[in-house]
Amino acid sequence: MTTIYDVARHAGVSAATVSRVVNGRPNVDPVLAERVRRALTELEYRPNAVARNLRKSRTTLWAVIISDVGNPFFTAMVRGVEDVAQKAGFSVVLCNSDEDPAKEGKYVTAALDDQMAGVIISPSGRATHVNRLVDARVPVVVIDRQLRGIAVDTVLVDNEHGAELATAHLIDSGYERIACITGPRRLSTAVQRLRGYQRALRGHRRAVREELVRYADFREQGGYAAMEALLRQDSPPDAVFAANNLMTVGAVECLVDQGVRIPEEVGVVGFDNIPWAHLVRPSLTTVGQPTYELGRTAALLLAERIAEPSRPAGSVTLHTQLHVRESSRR
Amino acid sequence: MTTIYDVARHAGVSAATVSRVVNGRPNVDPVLAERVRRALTELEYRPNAVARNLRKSRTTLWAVIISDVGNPFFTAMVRGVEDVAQKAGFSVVLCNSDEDPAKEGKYVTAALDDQMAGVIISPSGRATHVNRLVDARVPVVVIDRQLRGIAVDTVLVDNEHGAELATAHLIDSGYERIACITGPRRLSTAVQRLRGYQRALRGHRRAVREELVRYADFREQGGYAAMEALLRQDSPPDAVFAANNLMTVGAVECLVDQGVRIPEEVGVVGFDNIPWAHLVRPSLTTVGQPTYELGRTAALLLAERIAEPSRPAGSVTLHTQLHVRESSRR
DNA sequence: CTGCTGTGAGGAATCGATTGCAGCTACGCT
DNA sequence: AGCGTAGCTGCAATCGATTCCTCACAGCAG
Repeated sequence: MTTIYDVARHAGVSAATVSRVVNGRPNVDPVLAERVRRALTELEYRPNAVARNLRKSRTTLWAVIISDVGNPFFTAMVRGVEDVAQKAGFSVVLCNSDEDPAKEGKYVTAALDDQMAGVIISPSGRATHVNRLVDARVPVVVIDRQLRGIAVDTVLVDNEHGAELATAHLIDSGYERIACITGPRRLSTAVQRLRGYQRALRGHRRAVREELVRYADFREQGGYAAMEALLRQDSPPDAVFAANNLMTVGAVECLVDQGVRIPEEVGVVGFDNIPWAHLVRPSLTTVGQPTYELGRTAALLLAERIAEPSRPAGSVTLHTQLHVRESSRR
Repeated sequence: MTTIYDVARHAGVSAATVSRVVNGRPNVDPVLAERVRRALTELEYRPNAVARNLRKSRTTLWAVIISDVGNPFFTAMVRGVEDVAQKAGFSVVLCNSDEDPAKEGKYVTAALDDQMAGVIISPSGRATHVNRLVDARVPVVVIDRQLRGIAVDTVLVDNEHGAELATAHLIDSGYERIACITGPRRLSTAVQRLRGYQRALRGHRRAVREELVRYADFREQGGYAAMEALLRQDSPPDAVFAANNLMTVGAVECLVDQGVRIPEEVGVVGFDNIPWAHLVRPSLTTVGQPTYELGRTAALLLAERIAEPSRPAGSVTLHTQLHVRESSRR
């Protein structure tokens, strides 16, 4: 590993001058600069990023803390983040919290210790860990989920509206007993999507029945189990709105396993894009989210905040879109 | 940010002693150690990882350079890597090369500059960039794809065998004109899977027809286009073996769009797991890879190599498994 | 010829943690 | 009493790059 001192010696100048050349500062004699540049290439000098970071007390890394790498929603989002990050000269550290606040905490700690330049996080619940970042003045953008009582840049989608559209669509299609499988109560997405479902029912003068609402875990297994429980009821639903992609898949699996025909016996609408939703038979009606844009927007906000740390925090809401396919057409 | 000196002053000892306590060294007076520990918690001291890295000239980061974050195969793999990394005290930096050697090069450069503790890479082609890592003595594990003429730990699956099984299964199912959509020639996986296909044909005394082999790009679009071209031929195939998951999806989409019935008119087998392959109608026959294990194994190898850098390089081959579903049953 | 200004170069401190080395204390043994 | 040894502690160097500050020198005006 050649250091800046090796280069300095080789070029017959001081390390300070080499540093100036490397960083493109003015005030360097063109002759010396040329000598330095030659030494640079001859010795194949690469600045030691760690030393630089120590001195400047900042890095070029972003931590992206997501709650499930297995969920294509999040990976698509990461793609959006990555593209922006790369252009802005940052690298992305992907951290998977698995919806576990303890794991999330560990990653936040790591981000602090490593003096990451910024963090994009889809928090797994309370604001505790995000607050630690804010207190330490680490630029943060919260994504996908809302945190109350904390001033931080946030990127969301119109969950309530999307859920309302989805449910209204089921009503319009003639379904009567529409169930909702939503996520954990601590997550704003779960709450808001449930609220959208309820609002649609009320808007169409339908009763909101407690027994048709299930709280699951946003995973495939959870969706399957919730659907199973719904079907076991005395008067089972004739349609279901599932509040995320994996639970939709789980619910459909359950229906298939039980020989329930979709959409004739039970209509299905899911929130979130499902890769190859159109290949699944029947193809699945979904509320599409602009996942890539979500990541992109968060990354742009983060870049802005890094450039201007005192800017007041803002919140961006992107729009969802209902994609009607076969699973909800009676 | 409290430093080790703040703690030292607060506890009335030297920074050296604090460092020893923090790192759990022996040879520290229990009384002093206790005082230090109290100061540690009172001041909420967190060691500055950057400074530590500079001094020790190594970090606790692993770079995982994959060729497509949009492909569930790679994200599942990353999950395997992550779990091991976390246990071993490392964090994972995920880098997406997008099959672009230039991007791959940039990430390799970043890994070198940031003195990453190790790299796991699915190379996008030639060995150039991997060699740079090896030359710099950075621990590396190559995953999924083989690189010739370079001594480096490698984790692969039995591509040729898996492809042979898949093709033989199509033959056994009574298909006559079996096509193969494989990946770019520069990738060992594409070459080996094609070879397995050819071997199965020869093993069953079938001719290998050039016009039934297509080289695509391992993406959905590519699979679609290749299938389209195959169908346009004078005597189109009655079955297709697609050499990765995304291309399988693309091929199926094309068949669906053209109204070709699967498996009656054209049988389909894909290499790689496809999420929810069982939900797609008809459900897709696939050659399953132990993706999570692939990542896990690579991570374990990397950890070993970091612990023992001079250990001779080895290669691990994991097994694939044929999952017969509806798309290949005539 | 003197003094002032501006430009550019280098010395040395700095970021924060680790660690080799020297020195100090206390104890034990002869 | 004198010496050796073991156990701790702290000083100071070190990792490599950045940057403040000082200084040398050239050019120019008075």
